[in-house]
Formats: sequence, C-alpha cells, structure tokens
Amino acid sequence: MLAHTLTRPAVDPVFVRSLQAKIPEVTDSLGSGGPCRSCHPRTTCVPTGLSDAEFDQFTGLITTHRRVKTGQAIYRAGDVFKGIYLVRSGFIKTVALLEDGREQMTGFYTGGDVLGIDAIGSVDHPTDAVALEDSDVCMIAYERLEQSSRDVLALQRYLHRALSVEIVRKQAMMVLLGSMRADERVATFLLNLSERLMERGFSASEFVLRMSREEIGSFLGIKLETVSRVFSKLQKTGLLEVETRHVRIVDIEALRATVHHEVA
Amino acid sequence: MLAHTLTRPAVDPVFVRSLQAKIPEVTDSLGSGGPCRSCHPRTTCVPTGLSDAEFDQFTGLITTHRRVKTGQAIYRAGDVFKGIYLVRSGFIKTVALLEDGREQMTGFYTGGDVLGIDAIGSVDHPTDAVALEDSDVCMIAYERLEQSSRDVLALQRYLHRALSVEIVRKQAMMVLLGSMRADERVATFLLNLSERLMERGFSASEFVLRMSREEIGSFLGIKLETVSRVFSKLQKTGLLEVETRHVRIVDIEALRATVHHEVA
DNA sequence: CGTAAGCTTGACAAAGTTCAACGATTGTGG
DNA sequence: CCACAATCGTTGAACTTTGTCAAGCTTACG
Repeated sequence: MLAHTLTRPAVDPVFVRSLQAKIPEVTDSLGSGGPCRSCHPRTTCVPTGLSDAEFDQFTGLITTHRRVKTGQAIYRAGDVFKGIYLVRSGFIKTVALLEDGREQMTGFYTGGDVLGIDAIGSVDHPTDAVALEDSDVCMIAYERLEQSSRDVLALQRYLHRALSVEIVRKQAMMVLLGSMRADERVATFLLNLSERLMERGFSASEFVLRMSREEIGSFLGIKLETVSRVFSKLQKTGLLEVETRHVRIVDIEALRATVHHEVA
Repeated sequence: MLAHTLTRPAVDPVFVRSLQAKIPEVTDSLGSGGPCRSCHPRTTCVPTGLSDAEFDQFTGLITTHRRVKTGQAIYRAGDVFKGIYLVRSGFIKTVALLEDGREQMTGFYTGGDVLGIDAIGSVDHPTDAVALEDSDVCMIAYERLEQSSRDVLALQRYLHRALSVEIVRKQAMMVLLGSMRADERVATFLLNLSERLMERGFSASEFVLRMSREEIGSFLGIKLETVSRVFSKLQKTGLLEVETRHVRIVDIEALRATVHHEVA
C-alpha cells in the first residue's frame, strides 16, 4: 500500500523546458517503486479508478523502461509485437510506409499516451514509432496485460478505452483528411495540439512544435510548402504568431471559426 | 454439443443475388439454436478457435437480432452504446457528421464484419450506421461480452482482434486519404472490395456496388464527379468495365499498378 | 408512365503541388 | 567557440489535379 505516497506532481508549466531539460530522474523513480509512480495520470494512460492494490498491479505490469534519443525507433513496422508502450515523457511519431516509399504520419504521441496499441491483434507492428525528441517510454508486455485485464475489471476497461481512443482519433483524422481544406486541417491540428497540451498542464496558447513542416504535412495530407503557406496566412490575418517552431495562438476563436468555414 | 450439426453453408456464389433474394430464413434459424449457427465464420466475425462449449457461449451472447431495411439506421451518433453488432447479411455504411453538415463515410461493413466497435470505450456511438441494402445484424450486449471475454481467453482475443482490425483499417484509410491521388484511391477501393468479396466466396472480378458515387466519394475523400471520371478513365484504358453499379475488373494487375503509380 | 434521384461529361475555377531560389537555424568538427 | 555545412523553412511562379457548376441522360420507384 504505497499508493498514498504517490507523487503525481504538478506538471511542468514551461512547455519549452521539455526541449532542454529532458529526461527527469528516471532511474531514481525506478528504484523507488516503479516508473509509473511519477507518471501523470490520464484517461488515456494510467487508469484512474484503481484501488491501491490495483494500481500496484498495474505498475507491476511494466516490463521494460526505455529511453530513446531523438530519431531513434521504439519499434519498426514488421517488428514482433511484444507489448504496448506508455509514453512517460517526450514526443513520438508513428509512420506508415507504403511500398513505393511514400510515408504517412499516422499519429503523434506524448506524455500519458498509449503507443503501439494498433498491433494488439497482430503478430507484428504495422507502423514505425520514432522519437521526435529524447523520450521515455514504459512497455507493458501484452501477455501480462491480457492476463491481468481478465482478473481486474478496471484494467479491462482501461485497455478497451485506450483502444477506443485510438479508433476515435483515427476516425477523426479520416474526417479531416477526407473533407477539410488545407487551412482547416492546419487549424484543427493546432487546436488539437493546444488542447492536449492544456490537458497536460502546459500553455494552450503558446507552444513549440516538435515536428518539422514536412511531418506536419505528412500527418495532414498536404505538402510542407502548403503548411508553411497556411502558417504565414494565419499570421498575416492575425490569428497566429509563428516563428519557425514556436507558435502562439492569438485568436483562438477565429481559429476555431476557420475550421467550420462558412461557405460564403 | 450441437456444434457438429452446424451448417456453415457454402456462400452464395452469385453476389448479385443478395440484392434480390435478401434475408434468408432468419426466424427459423433463430428457433433452432441461435442466429449465429448459420453465420459465416470469419477472422473478423465468429471466432474460429472455439470449442463447442465456447461456441455456444459466444452465440449465447447474442441479445438482439435485428433486420434493417435500406436506409434505416442501426444506430445514430449520440445513441447510447449498448453493444457491438455482427453483420449477418447485407451492407452497411458508417458516417461521421461534422458540425457544419459535412459528411464523411468512415466505413463499409458486410457479412462477417463487426460493427459499432468504435464506441467501446464511450458512452455513446460516434457515428451513424445505416443500411445500404436490407440487412441483418446481431447485437452482443457489451456488458455480457465484457464479462465473457474475461472468462474465455478465446473471446478476449477475438475482441482484441476485432478492435485491432478496426484500427488497422482506419490507419490504411488515413494513408489512402493522406497520400493518394484520385485514381489511386478508386483503384485501392475496388481492389479492397474485390478482396473482401472473394474472402466471402463471391467473385473477385465481377460485382455490384451497393453504394452511390457520392458515398464512394465521401469514403475516398473526393467528389462524386471525380469518382465517375476515374471509372470512365479506367474503362477507357481497358482495366475495368463499368455499367452504373455493375463492375467487372478486366485487368487486375494493371489496377494494382495504378495504385503504386511509378512517378515517371 | 412520369418524376425524382443518380450518373456522366464538359468547361471553367480554385486549391494545392512542384520546382526553384533564398534565408534562417542547428549542429558539428576544427 | 566559431565557422561552415546541412537541414529546415519561406516564398514565388508555373503547372496539375480536383472541385464546381451546369446540362443532358439513364435508372429506379411510386
């Protein structure tokens, strides 16, 4: 019953700091009761409705704890699926590769997100997962999770929710890719990012993009030049301030209005 | 132990027939041991690795068996999520609706597919499910499935696989929507359809589309006119024969080559 | 049998891509 | 620690693809 000693710390208020002072004292917290002790509890990450015993059971599932440097892969498409990953800190992209070499970004994952869950019914991973900055992930072996989610209802629900979140997000991306114009896509992207950062305690209006224009474009189904042009346009119209990777949302309402563009 | 009396009949060789002679003797089979007795077992539908007892347990999960007429909804976005559906026969589309009225097709489902699984972690359904022809679906109440998948490993795996299939399909659609040109999208769509029909025992080269050009377009992120033009072009180049909704794939290899268009 | 809905095709407009040049930022090795 | 190379980002101009609008035709349905 260590759960009451749990430090779920107030999250870093300066978002940018994660770019400089990365990798907190991981090994330390590993020494004192499992790496998840200091994880931020989210709906998508550590289940919230767990008893102390259940929480211990959950953190006990963690098999591996891994640091990845910028550019390194956590797994590659075709790798044998061993388990899912909880992102502890950092920023990770997942990429699908077509036979002819074309790439499509399928998702961005940050602290509190569940990664690699799309492989859950398969033998191997369908995508690459690559760190966009030095990151920190925990693996839960699928076999153990499978077993435990049969024993503990809360874990089963947690797993189903994580899967559902993934489906709903992908579905939302289908809508974006299938029916939005470039400026709507970019606006939606920024609003989503803003919201997710806010959930994690960062500023909703000012942040640093960890991905290149090309990666944004690949995610949104447009070219990097188009991304750049939309940024410039949004800046010109006063909704946004952009300086390379530093973004400040000036008029969030107008940005929201951009998405549901009234066809004049 | 009734499982050996199971009639998993050879599937209808004439695909078109499902448009005329729909709805087999459902009520009869309901009377004699559950509607799933006559369901075609698929990786995505009835689990294949079940013992007789497990199979009975699975079919015992079916709460409701429902017929829907063309145009009727199985559920609407916002409806309370009660359970997932197994498509027994027919053809169903799922549609996401944006605030400003735009629609995006998120999927097509036919015999053997699992429907509504994207709601599994939520209170309500995120999409509409509407029948494109008279169809037949079975509902499995989520509460019961949740319980049973904790008791029976094979059911747990089945559920996970169904969820995974959904994610992987959506991911594939993201790739299509994010990186393919109109003719590649249409070709991919036809090839997928062909493959899925073949899996179900229908002709892979000749079939009837159950959806309109507009619905295809919505699914593929292009306008109906573009769908129509691509069909015409593929016909002109001899890869395809199209007559309104009747399609015959003439040169499947060339169609495959269309997808991975060598950028000359 | 007529009407509505769905499909095709053409001409034109708009959005996004491609290619290219240049400026800015980052990271590395001298 | 500076300088230079490599990568990344911006912008312009021409081009390609797809969307839009409109008309005419076919098919399905009441």
